[in-house]
Amino acid sequence: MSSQAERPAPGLRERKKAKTRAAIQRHALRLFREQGYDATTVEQIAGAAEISPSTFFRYFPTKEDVVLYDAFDPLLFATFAAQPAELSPIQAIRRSVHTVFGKLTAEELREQWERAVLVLSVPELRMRMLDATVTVSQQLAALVAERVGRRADEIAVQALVGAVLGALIAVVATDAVRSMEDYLARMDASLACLEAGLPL
Amino acid sequence: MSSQAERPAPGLRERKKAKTRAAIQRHALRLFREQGYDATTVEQIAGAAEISPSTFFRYFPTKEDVVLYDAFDPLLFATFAAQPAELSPIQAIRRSVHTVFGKLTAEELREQWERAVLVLSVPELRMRMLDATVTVSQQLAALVAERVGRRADEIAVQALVGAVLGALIAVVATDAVRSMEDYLARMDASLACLEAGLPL
DNA sequence: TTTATAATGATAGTGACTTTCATTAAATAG
DNA sequence: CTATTTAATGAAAGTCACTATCATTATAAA
Repeated sequence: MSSQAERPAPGLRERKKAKTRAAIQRHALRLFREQGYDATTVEQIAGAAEISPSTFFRYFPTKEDVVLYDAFDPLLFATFAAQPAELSPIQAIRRSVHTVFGKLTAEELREQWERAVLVLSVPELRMRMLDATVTVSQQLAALVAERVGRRADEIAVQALVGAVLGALIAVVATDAVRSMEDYLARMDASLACLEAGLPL
Repeated sequence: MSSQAERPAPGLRERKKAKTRAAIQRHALRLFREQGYDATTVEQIAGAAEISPSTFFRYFPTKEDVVLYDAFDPLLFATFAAQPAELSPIQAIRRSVHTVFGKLTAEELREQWERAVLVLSVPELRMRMLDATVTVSQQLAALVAERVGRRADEIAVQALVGAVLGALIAVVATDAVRSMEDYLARMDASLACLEAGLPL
């Protein structure tokens, strides 16, 4: 009845489920790369992963969700919360982004890159990602509010969080599709603009 | 062969089409209000508008598009372009928002409000609206760039536009909004925060 | 081993959207 | 005003994402 995930004894059942889930995701992403997202049916994915279509939907509520699993947000939040208190919210966010992305290996970066291109090029995925950002903004607002001793629903807090995410998305949406190299540098530069009060 | 819409002589055909389109939209929005968006099928809308389902999709590519027709963006852009050159980009945007929404009649405001509630409460519609914002941001970036004599793809320009839209969306996404007036005031306040350099 | 529980697959939906094609109505040519 | 071209429509069948049901099988617990 514990609400924690048990790390020491995953159990045979859980191990199998994890393997099935991973297999579905792997085959799905491969098929998407090979044939395109729209041209790949759930039936094909199920076939490749050797499960029934019904089972696919037991593991992923929608076809989109196969792509949209993202483990980065929690990590970013934790890093943000660990930033020294004397930094301004924007400075703290800037450093967190830098820290988290800086820790990725070249391979991880490439994977993230490929996924980003896929998400940005498929309207349904792009939309889902944006919508998820709304949720992220509420969590970030809570953290920022705590840090500066305000309420999360104050306009100043909401505006700041919205502006930060907007500035970051602007970078991703603009030239993520062209070059992976400057990705991090551009995100940092965008946040630097915000920090400087958006001079123009 | 002219690419302009002919205002003086719409022609019988065009007039009929406009009427059909309006009828579809009217009945659809009524049914959405009465039964909810998901519970209303395209077949029902077609039935109410006395056309075939096939014809529905000839007028609107998707069920979502019936709701998402928006004539505001062009108006906002035009108003922005007409702002005096001595205003900063953010100031100019702030004034434009104020001007455009201030010109609406009470009836128009109520309609917009109803539509906004619908869009925000239905995930599919909310996502589509967010996605449309990506396009909007590129257009706005072009206008801002022209105004300040920079290139639209410069980071400073993209960051500014992203931040502005992010700050505005943050207001929309907050569920604390109770009336259209409230809504407007919050958008203005959010832009004011940006203008002040996001102090916190 | 027995029993409860959870995972699976098969089957048959629903509903948005597409495609095709024959029919009708409107615009245009003569 | 009639003939011809062109566009709008409806009917019908199909695709695909997704849901619901239920019998079957595999795992866990007693």
